[in-house]
Amino acid sequence: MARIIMHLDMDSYFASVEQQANPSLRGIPIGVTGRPKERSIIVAASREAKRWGVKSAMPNWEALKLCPSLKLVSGKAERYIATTKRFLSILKRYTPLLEVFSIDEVFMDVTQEARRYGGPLNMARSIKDEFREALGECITATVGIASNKAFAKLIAKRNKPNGIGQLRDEEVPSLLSEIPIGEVCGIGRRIEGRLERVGIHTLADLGRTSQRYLKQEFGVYGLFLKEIGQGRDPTPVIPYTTAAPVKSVGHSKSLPPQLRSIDLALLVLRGLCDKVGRRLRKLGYVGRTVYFGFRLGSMSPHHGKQITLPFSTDDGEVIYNACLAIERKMLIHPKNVSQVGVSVSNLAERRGRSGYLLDEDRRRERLNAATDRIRDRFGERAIVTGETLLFDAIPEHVGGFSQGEEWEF
DNA sequence: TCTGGGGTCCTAGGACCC
DNA sequence: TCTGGGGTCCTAGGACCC
Repeated sequence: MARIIMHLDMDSYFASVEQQANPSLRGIPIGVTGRPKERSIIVAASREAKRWGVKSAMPNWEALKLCPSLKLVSGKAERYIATTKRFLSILKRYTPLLEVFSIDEVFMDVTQEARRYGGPLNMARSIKDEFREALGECITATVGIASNKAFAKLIAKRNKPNGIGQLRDEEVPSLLSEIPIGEVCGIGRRIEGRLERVGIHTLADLGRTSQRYLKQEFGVYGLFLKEIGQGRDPTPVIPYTTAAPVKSVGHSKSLPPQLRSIDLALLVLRGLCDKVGRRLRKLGYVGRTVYFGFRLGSMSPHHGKQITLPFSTDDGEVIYNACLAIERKMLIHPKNVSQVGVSVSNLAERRGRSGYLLDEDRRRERLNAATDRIRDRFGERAIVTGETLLFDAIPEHVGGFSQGEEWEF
């Protein structure tokens, strides 16, 4: 039996949440960003702003050039997370087969449940009604319905905003020859370019290409490409209840152009390492592999190295020292460091107290536990180090949220 | 004399997503 | 006057072990 998959995608999500929270922002072009005025990017554009050509990931200055009346609003992550928890708790009543794809996108396998609602279209209408009741007029979603994830997502995109679209199996063949390959989630600029160069422009073209060739050119990914080209996508919906635990925890930060030195970068790095340690402890994980990365100049590629420690840690200072060890090896040019980042992977669940041998380590562990307790009660800013203060002075950005995000709803 | 096969861990880099 | 920050997965080669 064919599956019935829904993809639900919130419309202009962060912008809609802001408009819902603040009536004076309704009906006007707004762009949610890190900090207005600072060099930053648009994370979400309201429907009105999109009409002017403003898109997410666009630098603020460019957005303002396109739309001089654009109102920049600084993003409030907690607000979006809270709203997401609210709509997820509604959705989980429709099916337990609910995959949280990002902060504003969800996949649902409603093969079993759709009939109860008189079909998936009615089910989608019912969801949207409930959303309007619970979230308000401004916050809407678009639903795409198909027999697999890739096409459900595609159909949702084509029905934005505030729409419902269903792709029936008999409509698939004619659609394949219409859809440019780049429209599919999973085919980015690089792969698109490589396919275009050999004359593959639409999904139908892809479907006609031999599997052997695709496998040879793209490895296992070629198999996925072949399936997509034939209107299939066997990927299952992975319910949030069985989702894989996080694989890595990291933070990175860009430095303002006038402050791009390795010295400042290391100071900022100290704050990032503390943040990573804090998050690891919150998640109950320890990690062994530390990656330290940086960029020289805005458009330069990322450089970095990782090392694997002989032990696991959740301590910001240990993570920082590992970064320093890498930094010394890499001999970074002291000028023009535009971004630093740190990430810890090779994670394992923390089991009780670690078998620390040194008094110093035990002292650190107690210190971390104490500051964590204070921050839990009084907020992240209740205790800060000197480095953190400096770190806070650098503009913060609101971004997307990962699949690894812990959702309790 | 230079020969086999299987496996794990680690690192770097590339591609993709929101 | 070039634009953030958070992730995932795959591949390939080298080190090392039996």
